Amino acid sequence: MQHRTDDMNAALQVLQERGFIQQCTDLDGLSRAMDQGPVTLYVGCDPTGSSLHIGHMVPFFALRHLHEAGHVVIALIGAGTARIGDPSGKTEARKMLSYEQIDRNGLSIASQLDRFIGFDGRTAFTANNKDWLASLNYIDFLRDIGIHFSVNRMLSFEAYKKRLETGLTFIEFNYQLLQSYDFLELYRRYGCRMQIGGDDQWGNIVAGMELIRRVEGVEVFGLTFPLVTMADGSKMGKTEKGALFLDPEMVSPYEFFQYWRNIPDQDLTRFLLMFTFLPVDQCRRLGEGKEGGINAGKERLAHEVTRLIHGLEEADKARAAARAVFGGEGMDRTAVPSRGIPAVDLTKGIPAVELFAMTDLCSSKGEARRLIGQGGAMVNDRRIDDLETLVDASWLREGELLLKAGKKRFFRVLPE
RNA sequence: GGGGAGAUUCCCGAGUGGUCAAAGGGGGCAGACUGUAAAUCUGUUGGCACAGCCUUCGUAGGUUCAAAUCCUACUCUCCCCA
Repeated sequence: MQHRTDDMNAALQVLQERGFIQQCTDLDGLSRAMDQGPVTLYVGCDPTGSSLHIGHMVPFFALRHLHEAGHVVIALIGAGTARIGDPSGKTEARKMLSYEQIDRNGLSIASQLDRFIGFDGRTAFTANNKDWLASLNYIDFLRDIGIHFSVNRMLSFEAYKKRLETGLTFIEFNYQLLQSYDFLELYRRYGCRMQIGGDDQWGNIVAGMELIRRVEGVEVFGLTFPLVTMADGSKMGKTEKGALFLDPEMVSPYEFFQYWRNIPDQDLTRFLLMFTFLPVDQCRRLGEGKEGGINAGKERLAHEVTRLIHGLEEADKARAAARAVFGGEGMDRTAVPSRGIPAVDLTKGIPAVELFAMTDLCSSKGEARRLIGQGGAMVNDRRIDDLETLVDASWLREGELLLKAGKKRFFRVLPE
């Protein structure tokens, strides 16, 4: 999307420059509205899991930029809509979650967002659509809201294309009405005039915008962000274990750091712009390797994002551990994932296969055997090339065993 | 409600009585090359007490010396008609 930026609202310009803007319902109109004063806007997020992952965060990075520019931001926890499940762009229906599970997820997600955005209750706060959706009366809802939706039109939305091939149930088909109603409700309660979200939300956002125009006769705005993919075409945020979750119990700060440290070169500038708050020109210099090389840029990206999500202390520890393990001596490597083993086992000696199998590096002995057979297993820089190798206390260095699988997966084993 | 097709290992997808832990592709992992990048080439990819055994081909039973493959019932999915 190319637009003149000279006369555009400053906050929007920031988003534009940083690559956030994918589609806008009326960019000029929005720019004028934002010039006139604070605009109240929202992002919705359904608590279908206990933790957000990085893919959820793009709209929240944008939200934070807009908040810092003086606008009023609402994070909508979709405990109500999570009971239905958004079919947009999905191949299959989501499995139904219990209400209790959804509410628990909602709480933990809200606290993750609080840490990132910093809700003050006035210029930044959360809302929960359960508060108005859960008690809706079906007949009234159909008469007041349903009347404004054309099935013909809904079926033409891109978001439903896949599902029309594989199957779409009525409950999911209603999702768009509920999300539209959320927008209307937020407009009525808080004067919310703008909804932002991932580009897969475009259809739902436009529908909400049209509902408000019909019911309230007011123009509101919608803005979407690109779905971030990696240079190699894969969806970003995927790790061996699944998505790149923010919960440190699910993805340790070290693993989180390593994820960013290992992105493809071509993605660096783009990710610096979207996932950090460093000045634009610095992002570009780092991304082009003009500040100590491309790898220094990746390390900076990793440190910045880890700091934003896990805090400075964890980011420092993760960086120190990464440096220690990839060559540097004498650095703190406590952030590398670890586990203890009874000291007696080590005195007796433990087969290398078993040692690897009990770490996160290998999920079974078979896998450990394969790893060793292929020459990918190291203990304190000694390559294990014999399946029968016994590792005992004499292998210890600095009181621990540093296991390495392949070139970049590390794990510490500590006698206790 | 009637008719038809289907459910296979992480995913897609072959397989229609033994030679099937199950082709091929994708993804993952490892090796080489590098920069903790990409691309490329090679190998590998259910578990274990590992020349053997166990678990896996929607679920539950059955036929058979032998079943992912045959039979029965059930569950779910898709398509066509109403």
